[in-house]
Amino acid sequence: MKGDLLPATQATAPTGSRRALIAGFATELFHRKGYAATSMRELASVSGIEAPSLYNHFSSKETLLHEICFGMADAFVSTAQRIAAMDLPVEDRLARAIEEHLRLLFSDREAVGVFVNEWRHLSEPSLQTFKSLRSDYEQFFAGLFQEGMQKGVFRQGDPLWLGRQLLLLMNGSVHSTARPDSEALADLGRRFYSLWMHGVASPTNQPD
Amino acid sequence: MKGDLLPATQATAPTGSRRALIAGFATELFHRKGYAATSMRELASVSGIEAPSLYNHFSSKETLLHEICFGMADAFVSTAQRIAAMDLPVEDRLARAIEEHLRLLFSDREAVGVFVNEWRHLSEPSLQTFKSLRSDYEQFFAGLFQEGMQKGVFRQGDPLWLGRQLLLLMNGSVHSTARPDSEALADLGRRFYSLWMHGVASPTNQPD
DNA sequence: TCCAAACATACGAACGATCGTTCGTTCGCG
DNA sequence: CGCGAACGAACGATCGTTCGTATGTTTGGA
Repeated sequence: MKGDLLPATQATAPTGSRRALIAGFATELFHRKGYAATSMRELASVSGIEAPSLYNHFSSKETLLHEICFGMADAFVSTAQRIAAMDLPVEDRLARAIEEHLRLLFSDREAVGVFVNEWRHLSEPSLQTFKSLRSDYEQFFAGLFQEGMQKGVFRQGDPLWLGRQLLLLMNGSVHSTARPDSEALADLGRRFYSLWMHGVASPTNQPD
Repeated sequence: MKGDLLPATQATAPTGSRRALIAGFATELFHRKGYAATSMRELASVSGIEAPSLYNHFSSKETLLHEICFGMADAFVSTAQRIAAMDLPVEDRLARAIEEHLRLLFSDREAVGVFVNEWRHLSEPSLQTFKSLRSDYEQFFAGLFQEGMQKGVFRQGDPLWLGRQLLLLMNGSVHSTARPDSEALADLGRRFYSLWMHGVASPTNQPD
């Protein structure tokens, strides 16, 4: 009854966008309740249609998860490639990587939440691919730290460990930070960069 | 047939421990597959009994989650209270807090995984209590940073933000770090403390 | 010391609910 | 006329949980 009226007046024009709309609702639900705890009927309900109609747009529940996870993963990886190719000092490339990672992070916090927490529900062929992309991205950050150590601008340490920790920190910050405008986001990037570079000790207290 | 023989020979002694054993299996499953994606029948299967028998030990599926989550939460909060009462310089209390948090973290990584990721599936009366305990613990770390800033040993910043970020970082490290022995664990604590205090920049590169 | 009542723990059967998904159909737009 | 997109009905599977029951152990009164 409700689903009849809408498609009657706007069938073709928003028909392509209905798919994207559903994907958005799915993102919100997967993020808030988790993939396994979200039912197709509930997704249909918030989308304003009945459950079987979802299958006109997505061939399965996991297809939705797949699109969300790989959409974010591709965005992260391609950004990393762009920054890696820049002709900048390594610490500036780190600052850029932090900045761009945060920008992506806050451009769609719900999708990021799914990307970070729900990927394990992907099934096997996709799961391996996803892990591989993730590993690539970690290696990009590890590479920045390694290069910085070789050039003496960073102190010695485990580059991969540092890369993973930095990613962990930024990804998690999505939960505990209010939505920033573009200025607050740049400020957040500087905070992360400063915290990571110099720590919390006051300048007068820097030992070693 | 299999469940008959075991209780026949060892009925009273491990009868109390069967409960703990099931809780352990539940922890492992909730951690690996997620609470919503774990069925009572599967838990029963790995426990070596049938699903209805679980209800002789736990009154519901959520009771299992409740025990795991609040068991960890209580451990964290009581540790925080112990450290807060110590008569030590604030930066040493921070180091101790990091060390003890890591010790708890790695004392039962699976329980910690459930504690960190699955608490949202608690239902309402417990959910509020859990969030409250969590907030107490965050405030403990925030308090350390705030005190350190007042005494000039830490540079200025948002104490609550810093506390949450530090917790985020340590909690997440459970996934990306191999199981440490007690020495490696102490070393990990020093790594966190140093990273947090002084950052990654090499000493010759410390500006500000 | 012995027997019976009480208890703890396991089981198979089964309940109603809900799950993801398929099917056949209808209906309006191009 | 065909096609995309919606629907109701319904499929088999699985969900958390309850029930009645069997069996072994513990316990307490005669």
